[in-house]
Amino acid sequence: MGNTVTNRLREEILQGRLAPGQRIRQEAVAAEMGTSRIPVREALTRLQNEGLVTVTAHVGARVAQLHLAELNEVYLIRERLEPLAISLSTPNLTDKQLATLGRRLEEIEDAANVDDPSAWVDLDRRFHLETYDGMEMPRLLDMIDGLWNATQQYRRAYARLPERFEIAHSEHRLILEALQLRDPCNASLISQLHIRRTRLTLDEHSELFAGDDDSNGGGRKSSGRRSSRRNGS
Amino acid sequence: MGNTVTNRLREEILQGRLAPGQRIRQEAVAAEMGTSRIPVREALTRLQNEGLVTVTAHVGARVAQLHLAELNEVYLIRERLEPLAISLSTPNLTDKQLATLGRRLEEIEDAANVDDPSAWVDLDRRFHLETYDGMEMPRLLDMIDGLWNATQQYRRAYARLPERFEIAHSEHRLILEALQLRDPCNASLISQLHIRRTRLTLDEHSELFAGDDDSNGGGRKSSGRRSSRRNGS
DNA sequence: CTCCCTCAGATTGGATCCAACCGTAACAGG
DNA sequence: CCTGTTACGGTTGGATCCAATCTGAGGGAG
Repeated sequence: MGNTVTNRLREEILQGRLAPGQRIRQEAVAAEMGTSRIPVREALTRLQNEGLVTVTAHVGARVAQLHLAELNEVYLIRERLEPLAISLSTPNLTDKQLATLGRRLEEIEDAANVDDPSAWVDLDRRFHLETYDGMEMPRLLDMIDGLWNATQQYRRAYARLPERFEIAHSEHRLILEALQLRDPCNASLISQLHIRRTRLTLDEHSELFAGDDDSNGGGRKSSGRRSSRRNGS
Repeated sequence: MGNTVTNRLREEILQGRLAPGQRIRQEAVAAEMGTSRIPVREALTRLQNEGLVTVTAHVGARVAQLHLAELNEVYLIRERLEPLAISLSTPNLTDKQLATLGRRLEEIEDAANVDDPSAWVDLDRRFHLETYDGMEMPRLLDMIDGLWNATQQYRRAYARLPERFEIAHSEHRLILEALQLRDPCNASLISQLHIRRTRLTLDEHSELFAGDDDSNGGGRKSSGRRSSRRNGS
């Protein structure tokens, strides 16, 4: 049940129904979920560990807000991890999985054509994660998943910039091509380029960060993510 | 208070006072910590997210046990992340920090000479993390920290293999040298080699994994780390 | 003798209750 | 009029209580 609440809350955040910076009141969530506050508290500690929520003791939780610097950080990390993931996955992808990826790719382009940013964001995510299906590394997948989640708000914003779809789509095609050729080296390279280019594109559009308002009151002093582990021994 | 319990429990695990596979009873921990079970439950969800503990619903928590495959996974990830970290850190390290690193390096070698594996493990960790002090990326640091924690049990075992200290020490010296020359490229390269060689060394000593006994009863079916996020939207 | 079923003990997970703490607003004093 | 203080309301965090579930032992049937 704690898991249910966690997943539902996470979805609310990822889909933007809860805005970054917005206060999350335990009681309100509990009422909406039809539970007591206990599972909500569990969910909040989980989401805090995932970096989707910031909690200050005796004050409360807010939807995490990523600064430009943190966004770059996440993308730098992804630039390292996802090429690894795809190169390990490439040799093990089945023909069926490749076919699915091909279809997914068309769905993405369709979503772009009918100008459905929300669907595009979802499908794009799904495409990339599916390219890692040939790899059995739960920890790595978890990390990548978490990184995607953390930047979700900006991916949604990015999807509303019409101009860049073309480039992303051709990069996707290149990735799929490398996968079909079972070429881990190229796949890895293109993956890295794809992520880096996205990062640079986001940097160019720093107006996306103009919305650094407080969203729902309160001075931002952050206290965000996991605490310092292992102080001194 | 939940944080206190989390940190203390984490330390118990990292120092091996709680053996991998060992059952963790909420009530027992609560008694030892002098609290109720509530903060313990919070600590367990946190540690589960960090991968130090595995929890099965309505059954309980156990200290996480890393298989050989997962160990390799962690080291592959570290091979990607730590070179990034050190290359970002190198340009910003102060002379004072470099001096500290030099001293730390001597302490490590001292610990090896007097054959104090426990101290060696601690100092080695501290050395590497301090090489990242020039970098301001909390998320990356957190991930690296977590990866080190996850493999702590094997690092302790590794430190009891006398033969490999020499190589590790010379690699450390090479890293320090690159840092002193403010050469991110070399630092990054050596870091990667260092991690990869350690991984291969651990692989050679697969006898360390013979201890795949159940430690404290119970069939292992795992359910270990963070759940699958974001099923389908 | 073995296997399956049932039941009791133990342990976890959720709900409720209470204390500690923070932020705000009213108020008093300068 | 402004500022510092204080008290109140609201929210979080911890303790306690209760229900739900799993494990293991014991007994009965084949």
